[in-house]
Amino acid sequence: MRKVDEKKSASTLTFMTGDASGSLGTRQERKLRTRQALLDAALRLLADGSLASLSLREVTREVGIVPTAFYRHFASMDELGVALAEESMRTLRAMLRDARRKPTDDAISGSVAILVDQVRKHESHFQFLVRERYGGVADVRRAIATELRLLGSELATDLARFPGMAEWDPDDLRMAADLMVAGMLSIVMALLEVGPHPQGLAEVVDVAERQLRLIAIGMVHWHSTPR
Amino acid sequence: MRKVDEKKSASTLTFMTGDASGSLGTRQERKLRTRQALLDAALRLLADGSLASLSLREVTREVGIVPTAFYRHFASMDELGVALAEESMRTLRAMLRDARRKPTDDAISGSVAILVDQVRKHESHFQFLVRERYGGVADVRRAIATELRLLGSELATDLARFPGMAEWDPDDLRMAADLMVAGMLSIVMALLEVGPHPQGLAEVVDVAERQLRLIAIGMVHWHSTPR
DNA sequence: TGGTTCAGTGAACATGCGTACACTGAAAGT
DNA sequence: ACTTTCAGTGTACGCATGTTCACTGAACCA
Repeated sequence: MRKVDEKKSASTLTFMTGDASGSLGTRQERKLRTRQALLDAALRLLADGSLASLSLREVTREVGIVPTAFYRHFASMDELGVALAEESMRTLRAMLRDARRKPTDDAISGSVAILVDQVRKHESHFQFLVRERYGGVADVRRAIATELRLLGSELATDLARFPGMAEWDPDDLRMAADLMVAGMLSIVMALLEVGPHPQGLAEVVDVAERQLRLIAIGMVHWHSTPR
Repeated sequence: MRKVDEKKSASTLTFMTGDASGSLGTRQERKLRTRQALLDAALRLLADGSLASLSLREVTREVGIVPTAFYRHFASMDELGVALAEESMRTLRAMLRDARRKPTDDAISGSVAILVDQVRKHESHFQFLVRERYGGVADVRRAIATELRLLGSELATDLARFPGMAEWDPDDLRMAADLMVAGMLSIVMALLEVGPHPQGLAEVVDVAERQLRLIAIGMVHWHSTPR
């Protein structure tokens, strides 16, 4: 077990404001900043270990406030977890919006490129989602599951706009979209595992593109194949 | 936090042996039985909560032995986790062997049926795998990842035996197999979430079969589609 | 038969935890 | 200028945890 002097740990708050003499912003702003500092600290600490094994005291220690102050922002660690889930899903959804905005000539390699880029940029958010998706805290699991289902239907309606997809059964669209989401998530984990290593990355990207392509080909011939 | 009288909890050991007056089997056998009781108890307790938040004392309490006796069997909870991972992967691999042994006329619905059956029969093993695959304990994660990679190559060689797959690039086979494994695992989680509810189960099975079929169709046309 | 091994015991410990409570002092409201 | 609000402080508590150590007694072996 790690042993730390609670008083001496670096204060994220003064670090963030860059002004140790304080007195910045209105009271609401300052509160929001502390709240965000708690979320950021938690996310940072979640690099090793799951939410279930992260203690309230660790988080406040990292931020540089006293344990009891935590309750000014969240009723429990579980609540903080749900907030983290929402924050993470916001970046995931932003990614999808990004992909929708600029359609490239090759939708597949374009999508994968965006995925790689976003995972790199928001590593800890994605890590959190993948780790806690089936993790120990029920509320968080539910929150992620709900958002992920929503994401699935968004992708399904996107798919519907492709040429030749118009007359597809919505249910079939949904199942294809879900398969893609499942594949995407396993790619995300592979990306996180491979780290910044450039050769491994190329390999992962290659596999991802081929997998999506395989699905795409399946979709093209879906209706012309005997059941 | 749950509060329990350590002395009064039901003893799994005497329950399992069915002989409270003891004296069954050689010393080695008895030791192995306790070890297994620890694994079973842990698996049972893991129904709610992840490995990272499961304490040594909880497990021994459930088994009915004193906390310190734990160390006669495992050096730490992490080690128990790795043992659980191995045990769970053994049932997963058994499933694959099962599927290989009896090829049906429709490989897809046959495979899905076997999957459903096995998940039902070894619910906690599958739950453990899915939960801890990206969970908090690094050693366990590694153990599962290794075994899962092995399972991927097994499936790839299985795929190679299908008609028309002979001349496939091994790397392409591997990527298709991995996609299937990813899909399978997300199906497993769906099965666990849906529980015994028969209508939801039918829905999940239906989606699973269509997803596998989609991949299969993609594979059929893989080489005759322009890149 | 007698000595050795060793799975399980039981008491004790230091530590980290969540949370209750009374507090302070600066910002916000009047 | 005053009162009120409230984010953060500091202390203190009871509790569960991992691990230590010396122990017991049945199974084992010679």
